[in-house]
Amino acid sequence: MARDKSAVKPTEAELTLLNILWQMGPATVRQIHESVSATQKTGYTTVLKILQIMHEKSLVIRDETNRAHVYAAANSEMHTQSSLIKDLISKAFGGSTSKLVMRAIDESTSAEEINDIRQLLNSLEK
Amino acid sequence: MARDKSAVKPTEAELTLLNILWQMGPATVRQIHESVSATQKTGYTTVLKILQIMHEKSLVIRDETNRAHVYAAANSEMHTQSSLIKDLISKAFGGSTSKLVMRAIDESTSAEEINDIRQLLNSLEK
DNA sequence: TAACTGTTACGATTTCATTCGTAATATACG
DNA sequence: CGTATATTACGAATGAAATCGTAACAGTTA
Repeated sequence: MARDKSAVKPTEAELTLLNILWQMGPATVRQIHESVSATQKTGYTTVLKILQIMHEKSLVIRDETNRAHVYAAANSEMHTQSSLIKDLISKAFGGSTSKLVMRAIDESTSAEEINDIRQLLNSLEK
Repeated sequence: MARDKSAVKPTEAELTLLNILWQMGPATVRQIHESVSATQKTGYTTVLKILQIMHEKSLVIRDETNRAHVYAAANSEMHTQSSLIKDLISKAFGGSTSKLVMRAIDESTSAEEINDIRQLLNSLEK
């Protein structure tokens, strides 16, 4: 059975590249590789290969107009984050969002972040 | 380098078994297999094998006193959930807990859950 | 004790994720 | 044009995850 596109969950390496694409916007393999090289030692062709696989999975789109293809995230950061968090809630938190929030907040969470969350709650209709 | 025990992240299949162990408490392979069979079609030896691997990784402990070994989760549900959520926050949310909470709450979140979260925030010192 | 049953142990297979070397190709430049 | 360079394409190697068949073993019972 063909896998539903929306069900595609990026692997860890793929998520690393998506983070770069969300931050930089559309970019060539070279640019992406340079960015990822700042924190990891990964070969150029490794990055290329992962991007090609991501393209097959429709995790990225690419513009082949020029010699150096330009890659871009297929889905927004927000969309992907929502899907990742829903997946975790269902698989590790018995479907309970509040349980997840309880675990997410701990002593290391800054007062500023707590405030942001309070404001979010205040803005809800419910 | 030896992997730090606390850094061991359960795989998806392992998490399924951990959920059962947290819910049932210590159990034999047979019991665990029966439970998992309620929702999935998985062979008995597959469950056994995964438990053995989890034992090697110290994700579970086991009592070998009796013929049928009794398995139990090595870490609490809360501990494991915290570690999973921290991992996700760092890899997909740029370290921002509030961003994660914003993505976690959506139209499908019940009023009751929202209330639980409000109470959690109220109970914080910050 | 012998064979039946239920359990663990072991190893093979398959699939996926990751890595990277090398070949093929396209572009630029002398 | 033809050589150098940058890029993409391909495929192999490795390792982890998941599955399950079969062997080995222990305990039970006829």
